[in-house]
Amino acid sequence: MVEIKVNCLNLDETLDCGQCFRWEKFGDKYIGVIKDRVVKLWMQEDSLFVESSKEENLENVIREYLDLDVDYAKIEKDISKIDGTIKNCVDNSSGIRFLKQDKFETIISFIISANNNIPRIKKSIEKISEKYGKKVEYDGKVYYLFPSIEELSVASKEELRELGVGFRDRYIVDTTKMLLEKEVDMDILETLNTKELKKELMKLKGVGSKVADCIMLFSFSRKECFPVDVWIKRVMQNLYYNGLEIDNKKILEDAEKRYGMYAGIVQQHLFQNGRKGNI
DNA sequence: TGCCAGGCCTTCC
DNA sequence: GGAAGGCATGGC
Repeated sequence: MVEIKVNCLNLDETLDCGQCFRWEKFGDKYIGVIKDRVVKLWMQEDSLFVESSKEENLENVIREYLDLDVDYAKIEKDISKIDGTIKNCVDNSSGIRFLKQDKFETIISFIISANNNIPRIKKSIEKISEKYGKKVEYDGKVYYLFPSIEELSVASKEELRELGVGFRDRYIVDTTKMLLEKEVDMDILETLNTKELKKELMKLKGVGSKVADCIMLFSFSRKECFPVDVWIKRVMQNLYYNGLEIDNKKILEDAEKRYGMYAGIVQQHLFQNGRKGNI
């Protein structure tokens, strides 16, 4: 077990905000899978406690995953200056952090998210892990890692359809194949600037503008990315356009100008407050 | 029943 | 290059 002193971390806001799909809460503890290990997380005052099926290098893994070396208190203070609505949202959902998740898992997860709802997304990802991922036993229970590109590349459209992914079956098959054959090379993505990265990700089947922005925000630490989904669209139309219908491209361009380098963080606070009916 | 869900792809103009 | 229509499935 490791103990890490933290500030500005709210596990509920961070792990149950739609950026990740594999965490479950038992009492005040979260259990989930990070890459090759099962992890249990809980907070006591300003300490984060971590247990895992694999203790090796655990603190560093958690620091990277939860973005613990970035000063979110300062970022929240900065973005609260943008306007009163954002300040209220940030106050309501303070402590959201942006995960650095496994890239392949995030790509597939957000392909599945298109025109879908969160409970069903979770169910599909869990079933894919059970069928194609490695088994890990921890604390007397069985867990499954999310499959690697190679492991998922054996899946057929028909098999995936049975796991509940619906019409997205062929996107998953095609995207996995493109990554396996390095038509899009996972190894160089990190080196690209955000604009180039988005263009590259959108070559993948089932990855459009919104899904690419989610992938960049939730697994590449690109905090300037602003995913425009149905919730954010409504929130933004109400806040800035008198409730008029505005297309997603315009909303995205205006948000990038208005919010700058932390647009993604603003987005997530707006998203959380929009979902909860606060705005 | 009909509508919606963290949209994208294809077709057609 | 932009606008429609189609797409699986479960929950309400």
